[in-house]
Amino acid sequence: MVTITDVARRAGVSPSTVSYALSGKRPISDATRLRVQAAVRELGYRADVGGRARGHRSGVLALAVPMRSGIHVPVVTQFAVSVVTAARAHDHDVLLLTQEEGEEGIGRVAETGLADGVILTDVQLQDSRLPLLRSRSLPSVLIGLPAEPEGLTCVDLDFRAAGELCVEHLARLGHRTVALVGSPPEVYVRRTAFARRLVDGFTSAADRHRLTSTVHPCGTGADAARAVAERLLRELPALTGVVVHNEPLVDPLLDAFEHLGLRVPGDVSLVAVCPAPVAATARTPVTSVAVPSAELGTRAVRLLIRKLSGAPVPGTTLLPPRLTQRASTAPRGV
Amino acid sequence: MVTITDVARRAGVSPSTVSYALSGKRPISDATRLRVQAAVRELGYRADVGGRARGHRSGVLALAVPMRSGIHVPVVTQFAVSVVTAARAHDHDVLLLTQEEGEEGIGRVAETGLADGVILTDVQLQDSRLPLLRSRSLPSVLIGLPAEPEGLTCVDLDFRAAGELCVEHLARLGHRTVALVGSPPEVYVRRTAFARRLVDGFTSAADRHRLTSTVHPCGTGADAARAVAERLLRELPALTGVVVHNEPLVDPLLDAFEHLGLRVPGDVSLVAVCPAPVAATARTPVTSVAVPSAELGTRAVRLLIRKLSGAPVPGTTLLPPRLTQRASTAPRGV
DNA sequence: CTGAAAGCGCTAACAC
DNA sequence: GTGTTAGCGCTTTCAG
Repeated sequence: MVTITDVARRAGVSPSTVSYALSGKRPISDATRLRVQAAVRELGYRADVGGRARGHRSGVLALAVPMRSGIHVPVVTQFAVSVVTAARAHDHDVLLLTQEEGEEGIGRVAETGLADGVILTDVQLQDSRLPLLRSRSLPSVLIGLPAEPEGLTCVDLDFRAAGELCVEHLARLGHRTVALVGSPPEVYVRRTAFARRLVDGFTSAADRHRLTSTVHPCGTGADAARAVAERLLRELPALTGVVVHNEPLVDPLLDAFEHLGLRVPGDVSLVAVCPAPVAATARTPVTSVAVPSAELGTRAVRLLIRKLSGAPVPGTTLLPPRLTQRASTAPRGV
Repeated sequence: MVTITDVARRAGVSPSTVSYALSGKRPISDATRLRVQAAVRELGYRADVGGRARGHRSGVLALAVPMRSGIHVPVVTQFAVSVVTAARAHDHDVLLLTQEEGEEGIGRVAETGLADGVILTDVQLQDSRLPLLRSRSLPSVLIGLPAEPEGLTCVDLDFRAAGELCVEHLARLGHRTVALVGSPPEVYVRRTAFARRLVDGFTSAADRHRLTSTVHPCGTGADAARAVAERLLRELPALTGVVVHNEPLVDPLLDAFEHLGLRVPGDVSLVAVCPAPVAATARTPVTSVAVPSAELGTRAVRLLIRKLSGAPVPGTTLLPPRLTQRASTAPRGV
């Protein structure tokens, strides 16, 4: 293994000079810096983690991801990939924590100095991990919005605005009776923040526009889709606008309507809240508000890195939703 | 932060005794060990990573996962989850490397001591990372099988046997003309090992049973599915047995056959090589050979941990394929 | 069975 | 602008 002392010898300077030349924490003459850099290259030197950690920076970011039902896998994977990519761009690595570990994982990471900071996903309204984050001084960024985000750094899609945007799109097309097909019930039971916020936005926009509306959680699978579709139409025979916030249900729902003799968008308009690729590659391309998983991951990393550098960061960042019109929505009665 | 010295003071012993009591690297009397353990609990001590690294063990396993087209996301996620879970069970954490980093990521991890070992997924026949693995003494386990696995530790599904198993199942049902719908062409171009091995197994079993057979790579999406289905039938009008090794294509392919007026399994029998949940939840439950992602991840971790402990490990472990009969296969002409 | 002491590779306070 | 030196928290000789 090549140490900082090896580099120092090779460059004809002291170890500390090498350290400073590399970290830039104090001015070094161009001449020596160049010699140091050359020595580093020639020897293939890389700072050992153990030593560096004394300087209180492991260069690692922890990412806590959920792995339980009701969470859609591709979204999580998108987070992970974008987080790793962004972290690498800032010269950091990523340690993967599963949510199952919960507080324990965060505690371990914080106390052993394994990671410099942590990014949490799948944040609940009352998240059990938040007290830990507030008490320990472990820098953190949440992807998601808890009930009381004061003092925390959060980034998320503005799901409330997303719900409103969907309704407004349908209202503008003349639809008067709308339904929201939501996530599986357990998501609401756990009080996952984003699901509730979407419902709020949906409901309040529907009220504002004086639309008749209803909300149904829904599990996944063709049977569940068929069941909600039937229930919806029984309950609201005048239904012509549907918002679906349940990624794996988009295709089954399209099938279900077709099966009931309803054409999309001829008889029913459908707008989905889901990752853009899902909407674009559905059986019928679906008008959608995109969940920008990759951007959320990238933003979270940027915020955390800034936080680690001591710079001030905004408390909550809500990305504005954007609706992309595709083939699944049309004016009512056309 | 609570250090080993704090614990030592509290327990009334020397720091080294605490170290030994915790690592078990030399015999400690029950009395002192108990006192040490009590002190650890009371103080909430956890060994700092920086210090521990001196002992040349970071307690971290690196996992390199691919993120590019042609790789099905859920499989990768399954690896990740099972690896993290298994690693935790062995008191290790997991560092996430993306394949895009390639050699660089492995080099960094090896030289900085960030991780003690690495698990590689998506191994190619001629994998550019293998020389690195052999030259550095970084302990590693591959999920997948390269062309020359000598001196490496590999674990994978026996894809060759899986291909054979599918054909034998169809042959036993009386099918005489069979086709393999494979992964997207780029997978073969990259010479990903598992895809080739499946083709080999499929082909040789078909020959052995004197079946007429053909192999077609195929991209994803409904259009691609329809296109291969049509091509297949044009090329082999007598076709009654199909093997699909392309996870996201299972449903579209079922659709495509239906669209062509062919019932499954009435006219065509379909067997898939994919994760069990995909096969079980398809529009028609599909007879399948499971890709046991979770078990592969778990095994990889176990092997790596054993390797780190210096114990001997087997070179290559190929898990025997298992076929689960579901509703998509039936005797020919029934 | 236990302690004292010498490092490990690195950073940072303290010189010059 | 650079070198010397004193740690950091831990493991591991070396000595009893």
